[in-house]
Amino acid sequence: MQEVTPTPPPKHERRKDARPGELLAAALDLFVEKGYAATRVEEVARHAGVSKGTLFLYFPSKEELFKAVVRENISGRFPLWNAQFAAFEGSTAEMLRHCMMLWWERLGSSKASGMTKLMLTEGKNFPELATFFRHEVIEPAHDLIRRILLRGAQRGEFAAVDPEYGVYAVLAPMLFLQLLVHANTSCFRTDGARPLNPQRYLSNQVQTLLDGLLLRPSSSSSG
Amino acid sequence: MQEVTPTPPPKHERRKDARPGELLAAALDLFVEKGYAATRVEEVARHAGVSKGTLFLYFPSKEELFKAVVRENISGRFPLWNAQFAAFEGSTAEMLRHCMMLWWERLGSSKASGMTKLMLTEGKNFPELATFFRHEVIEPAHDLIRRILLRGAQRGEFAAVDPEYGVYAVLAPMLFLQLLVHANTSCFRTDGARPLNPQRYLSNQVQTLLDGLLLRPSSSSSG
Amino acid sequence: MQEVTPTPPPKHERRKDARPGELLAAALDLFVEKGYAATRVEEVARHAGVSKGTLFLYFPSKEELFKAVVRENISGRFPLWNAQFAAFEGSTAEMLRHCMMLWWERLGSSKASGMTKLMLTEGKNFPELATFFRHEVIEPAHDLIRRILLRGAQRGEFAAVDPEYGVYAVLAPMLFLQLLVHANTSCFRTDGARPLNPQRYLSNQVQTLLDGLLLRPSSSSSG
Amino acid sequence: MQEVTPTPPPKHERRKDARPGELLAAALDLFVEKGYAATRVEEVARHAGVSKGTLFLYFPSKEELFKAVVRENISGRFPLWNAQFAAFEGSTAEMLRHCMMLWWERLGSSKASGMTKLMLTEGKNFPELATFFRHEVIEPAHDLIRRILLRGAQRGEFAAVDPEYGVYAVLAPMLFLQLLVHANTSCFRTDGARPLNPQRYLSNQVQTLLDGLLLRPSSSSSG
DNA sequence: AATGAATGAGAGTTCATTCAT
DNA sequence: CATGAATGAACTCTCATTCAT
Repeated sequence: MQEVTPTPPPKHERRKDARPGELLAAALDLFVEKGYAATRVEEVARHAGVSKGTLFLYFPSKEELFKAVVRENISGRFPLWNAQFAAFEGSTAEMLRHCMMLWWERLGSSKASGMTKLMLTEGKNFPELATFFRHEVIEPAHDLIRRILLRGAQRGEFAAVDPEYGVYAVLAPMLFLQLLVHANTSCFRTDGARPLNPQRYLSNQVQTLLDGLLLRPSSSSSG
Repeated sequence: MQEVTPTPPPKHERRKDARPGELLAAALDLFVEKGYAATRVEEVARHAGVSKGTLFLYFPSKEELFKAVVRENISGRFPLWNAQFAAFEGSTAEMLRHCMMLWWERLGSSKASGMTKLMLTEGKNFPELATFFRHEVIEPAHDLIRRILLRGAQRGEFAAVDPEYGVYAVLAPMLFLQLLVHANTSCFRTDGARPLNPQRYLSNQVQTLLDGLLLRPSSSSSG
Repeated sequence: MQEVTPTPPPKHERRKDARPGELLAAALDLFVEKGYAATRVEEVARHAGVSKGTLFLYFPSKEELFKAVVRENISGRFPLWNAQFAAFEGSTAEMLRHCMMLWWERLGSSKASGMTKLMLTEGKNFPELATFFRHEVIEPAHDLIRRILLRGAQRGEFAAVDPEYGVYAVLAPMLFLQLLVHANTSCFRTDGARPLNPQRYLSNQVQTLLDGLLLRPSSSSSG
Repeated sequence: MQEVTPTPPPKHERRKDARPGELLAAALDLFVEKGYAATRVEEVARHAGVSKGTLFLYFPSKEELFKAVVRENISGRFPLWNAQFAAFEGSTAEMLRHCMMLWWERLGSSKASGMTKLMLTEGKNFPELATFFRHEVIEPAHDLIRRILLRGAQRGEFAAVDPEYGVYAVLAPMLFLQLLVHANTSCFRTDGARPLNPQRYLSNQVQTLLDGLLLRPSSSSSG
């Protein structure tokens, strides 16, 4: 049906797909680099090669721009992840490990993960954004992890831990990594030192988690 | 009639010696709650029960107010800690554990630890404050930890690790805890869930550290 | 009904090319009338028919606005004057007279000459502006006059006086005139009286100067 | 009658004689150095060795402080000068010369003459002070000079010029000298140059004036 | 009499947002 | 569609003046 009439989409939405890609990319860069409040919309526009007025043509306010960045880079991906979860066939331990490593590759190591740090620190000053972020990102993420843990429990692989606590234990090292990655403020650099290897760190943490979760602990321990 | 009115508060209250403390306390609260940039000096003043002008009577600028908060709550305490370190008599493993647990009690669990989170996120926008914080807080902290590790190595208790890397390994969980504590933004609350027990978490991390550091690994490992 | 209302003025009037000129004109008026410190940027903007924010669109600060006024009205004209000097063919005595009379017509009698009075009194409070003014105005003016005196000496017309002193002797009456012109403060008005005729005054002063400078003094001179 | 009760002077006035000498001196210094608006009352108080509050005990406002400085240093001296004028016995030419040279010694070369420059430049911003200054200083000065010129005319010594114009011709060089003396802004210094000798300058100007005024012109005159 | 802590209106400057073109 | 000139509310900081002590 839509194929016939080329769907005059709500004029708000149509441009969203055509032009604002550059705006969203510029906004992501700057939000992550400088924070939400310290990012000037004019600078976003300039980085995208358009005028300040044009930005407001596509996004009615700075807040909506922020939300669009979150949707574009984070929450928009949950359907895919959820589908992958539904289709996964291996053991839940493998699933968990796969999930975290994939997260690192796709999100954690990308600029987009800076958005989480940003909400962590500026959320209180922009309550509407905080609420939005919780609904769009935090809760879906919790849901996904909770389902993994539940699957483990239902299949007799995992101990039946308090779901919230389990979710939290999974998220903690991910959150930590994000923070380290984006803590590139001069004052926290230990200049000469080798930085942590994120993948190794994650891998260790997964093992530690599994040691605590798996019903028949496989004797092995963190290396 | 007028007698009933609850004492129209005297305009000029004359409490010079108490003022700076009240202002510093208000500033600490607000900086930690809202961040540096988002905190309005007028609000700080109001929280301290004085007018905007009065604040500038005691602190010549917002930046100096911030620095004073840092000195009052963090860097001013290093001399004491350094002295305690010099006087410590037990094993270095005990010392490290003691140091971290004490840090939690005295700083990590207090509002003051929010200042670190603040610098983490706003340092880039306020380079002078970042430099100040590095000199006053980060570097002394690194020094202190480095000395502990060195002591361990010199007494034959610890392996001789790359000092910067060791410092970093010690600080990481502390930093993480601070961030969690102050990430009580609405968007990160797992509302119903029990939060991590900070002391238990720290204790575990110390043990993990020691497993890696101690020369004669006592077979045991993190659970 | 609404048709009668005298055209509610459009909020955004879009006159980019005209704006800086209008702002500079308003700034010149107000700086000369009230002084630098006492002139409010908002008032400058209002006189130019724009809002305070608009002024900062064209000039990044009050200081830069001031400098732009100086460049526009004074220092920008030196190239022309220098060229005219280089092309002058008559006697140096004529040249000096011509120079001073022209100065009066072009600058001395204009509002712009009020800027000199302003620097005279406020320079100490705004050292950067004072330095700027010295570089942009005072020194070029000294150079120009010095070259005239030098020409007179080299062509055997003038006595070889200490150049700085000579420059000063030329500038003094010009400075004086400027001050009188702008001293139309109520307190210095001799209300009914004819004011000094500037051109006659200047002419006299030139003659006095020449009496002292010319090698063959024409007999008469003040004692 | 007043002689009996030791005249409890209006409490406003009494201190005026005891304490505020230091305040007036400090105020004179600072007004002359920095201008009226740029002088901070707190700084005046500090220079006088008292607190800001004390200053307001003696002078109800900054404006009144300024007026007191004027009275103390300038207008308060007119009675003496007027008396000396009345008692003078020589020729009016001598009188005029004497008057101007004395003015230089007593006022022109002193800090107090900076007050005139100050009113010249700031008067417009402080109309009440301008009015005050005109009444207290400008008009009495005009009167005094006018009387001298009148005496010259009445005794057949001077031509009967337009009184206001004559007054002005007398005042111009005095005003000029004051301005030069107080134009010690960096931007107007001709650093290496010998400055004008004030007394010689004045002497010359008096002669020029007399050339124009005396009934039997001594042949020479400026054109 | 003397203090100095406290005030608050007002300054220059920034920036998200609007809208005539 | 796209622009960018224009806005004005909000910010940090200053200083003449007040008044409890």
